[in-house]
Amino acid sequence: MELQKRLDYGFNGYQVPATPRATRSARKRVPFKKRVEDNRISAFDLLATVAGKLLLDKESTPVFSNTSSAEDPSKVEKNTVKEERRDGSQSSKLETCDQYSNDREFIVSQLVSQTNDLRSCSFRESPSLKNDTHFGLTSVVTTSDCSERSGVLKLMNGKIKNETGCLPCKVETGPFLCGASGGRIKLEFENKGPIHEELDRTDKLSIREVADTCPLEDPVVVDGKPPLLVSSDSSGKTHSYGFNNYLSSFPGKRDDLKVVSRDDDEKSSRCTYLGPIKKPFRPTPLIGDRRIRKTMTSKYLKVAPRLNDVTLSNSDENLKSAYCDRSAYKRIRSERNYPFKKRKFLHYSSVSNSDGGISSEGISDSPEQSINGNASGVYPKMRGVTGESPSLADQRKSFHSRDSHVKFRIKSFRVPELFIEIPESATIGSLKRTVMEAVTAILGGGLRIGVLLQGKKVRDDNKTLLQTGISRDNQMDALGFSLEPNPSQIFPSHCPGGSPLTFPCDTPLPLARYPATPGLVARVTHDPSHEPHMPNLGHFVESDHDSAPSPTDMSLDKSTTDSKALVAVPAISVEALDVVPAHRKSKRSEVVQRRIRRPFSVAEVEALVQAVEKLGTGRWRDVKLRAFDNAKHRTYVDLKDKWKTLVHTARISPQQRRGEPVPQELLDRVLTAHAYWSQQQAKQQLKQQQQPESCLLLYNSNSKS
DNA sequence: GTTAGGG
DNA sequence: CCCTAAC
Repeated sequence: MELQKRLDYGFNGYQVPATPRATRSARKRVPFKKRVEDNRISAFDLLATVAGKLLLDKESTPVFSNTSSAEDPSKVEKNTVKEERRDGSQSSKLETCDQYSNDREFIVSQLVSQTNDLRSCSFRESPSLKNDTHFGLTSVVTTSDCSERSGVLKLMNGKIKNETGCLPCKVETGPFLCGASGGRIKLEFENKGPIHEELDRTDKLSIREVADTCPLEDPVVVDGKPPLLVSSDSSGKTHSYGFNNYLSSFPGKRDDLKVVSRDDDEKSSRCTYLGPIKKPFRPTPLIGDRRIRKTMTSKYLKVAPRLNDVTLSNSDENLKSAYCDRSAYKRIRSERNYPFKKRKFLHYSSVSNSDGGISSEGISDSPEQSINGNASGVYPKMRGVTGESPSLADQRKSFHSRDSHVKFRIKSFRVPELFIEIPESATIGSLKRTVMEAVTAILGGGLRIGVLLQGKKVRDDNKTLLQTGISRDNQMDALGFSLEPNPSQIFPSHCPGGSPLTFPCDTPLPLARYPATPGLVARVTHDPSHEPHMPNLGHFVESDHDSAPSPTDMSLDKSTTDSKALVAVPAISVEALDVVPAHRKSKRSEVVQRRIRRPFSVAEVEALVQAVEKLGTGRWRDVKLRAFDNAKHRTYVDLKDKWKTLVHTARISPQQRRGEPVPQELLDRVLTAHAYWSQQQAKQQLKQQQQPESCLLLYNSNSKS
């Protein structure tokens, strides 16, 4: 029979697999039913993408990093000067370290000025609070008119409440074109914090300081004057608003800057230094001229090796060359098409001690999301200042006695990255509208706050800060807030043809995707030639009056190009990573982008058939190497799947077939080869079953020899 | 990292 | 094409 088939096939190339894994087919597959939703998730449990850190500041001295325990005025001055000088430079520069991650996001937010002003600060002092501790919360990010939405955290009687509408928030999103695939342009938005011209040097200083705190010199780049930063990238996984907050009070400073960095998780980290980018075409003052890019700390850098360039070039070749390591290459390769695919959360490096998280509350109206907890925790000690102060224990004690309060200052909100697809033919106006809709939809959605402590979600909302250990010295910089999508929130479908996306409660805020015209989806995923324009587009969008982007913007391009990966990874503390991954698993997660569909051409089918005839089924890696070694986008799994579909296609009637018709001749070969190899496989299995002993003996003898 | 299968 | 499981 077999022989007959073989003869009929007239094929002389069949090879018996060296080591048939015959038993594979017999494998029993148990559906993996891991459900995140099974886990109870409380508001705090839901950790979105971005985690912020809180800096508790008792003292007025600004503290940015652990290392800088006490900022010395002179130093500050120096920094300030430096910063200014930078701003003055006309040319923008971008320096990237080897370890770039495509998606790093940095958000610089301003700290709210001292919260003495209750109007803008919702912080209230509890009666028992003797100190003038204020809770300054500023949500920097919001839609342009998010004032109404902005939420404020209130600290009352040890409780933190969320209040909306207290602080003016401004959100600006600067979209930039991240990539173009097919006929569509994908825009990625960078969040830009509000840029206020009036920001004083302090802001700059803050940024600088933050940057300095990075051990590895994660460079913080500030381009533009406004302290706000922008982050770009969207990674598939991080769809939540990321916020880093600095909690600290700066008596003398009006604004605090906060830097949030988001990196492409996939192990790549990047150091980007954006010099003072002159906004050559900065049309509007608000536009995020100022960009701050921070690199991950060395720690992270190590973790994230060289995936950097991946996003830069989409071409397979580049990828390949970039990754000598096969595994690395493969991994990347699979993601090549959609950079944001499978992105993991990046940790945001805790550059400074005072990173703050942010709450979505500020943005959302939902009352239920208030952060509450009986906060009796005390953060008596602030870095830098504490040096001279009494022992921590003492301080704690004293604070306790008087119901110490912890100050939290959430400096910024990061606008979630948006993924937009819009036909190239779309007008700028429609683009703007689309973006606006997307932003509005997201901001309008409910958000909740997650609390992270040492990277662990704090699930028990009833625990006090003290009980949680937040008051402990070592926890100071381990506290983070995250914005989480409100599970109940349904993402409005503003997009044409788009279906409403829901925000899974256990997943980070998904990227909003706005397909303008499904039919236009381009096949060409990453045409490098388009990339350069991306940044431009972003600029364009940013400003209303901006006209054609200038090529000079390359500095930006570099960074943006990398991030063409639409992957926006929220800044997240490393510790928070443990938490985040769970979200990704959620089936509901919208974060992961599918690779673009690339139908097999007849030629490819032919090559596949030929290879399978020769190698047989079950040796997909070999098939890949043999026939598709140059087709980076075809993985052996793809080939296997294609074969599967080919077999299916060959078996169905021609009328039922779809897509590009495959020559019947090929389909016949498919069936023939499939039958042949199936028999071979069956034969092998039978053999093994019948003569297990012999196999064993053989195995033994082999192992001995 | 591969392969087999279900989705 | 994705995701898992089993190797």
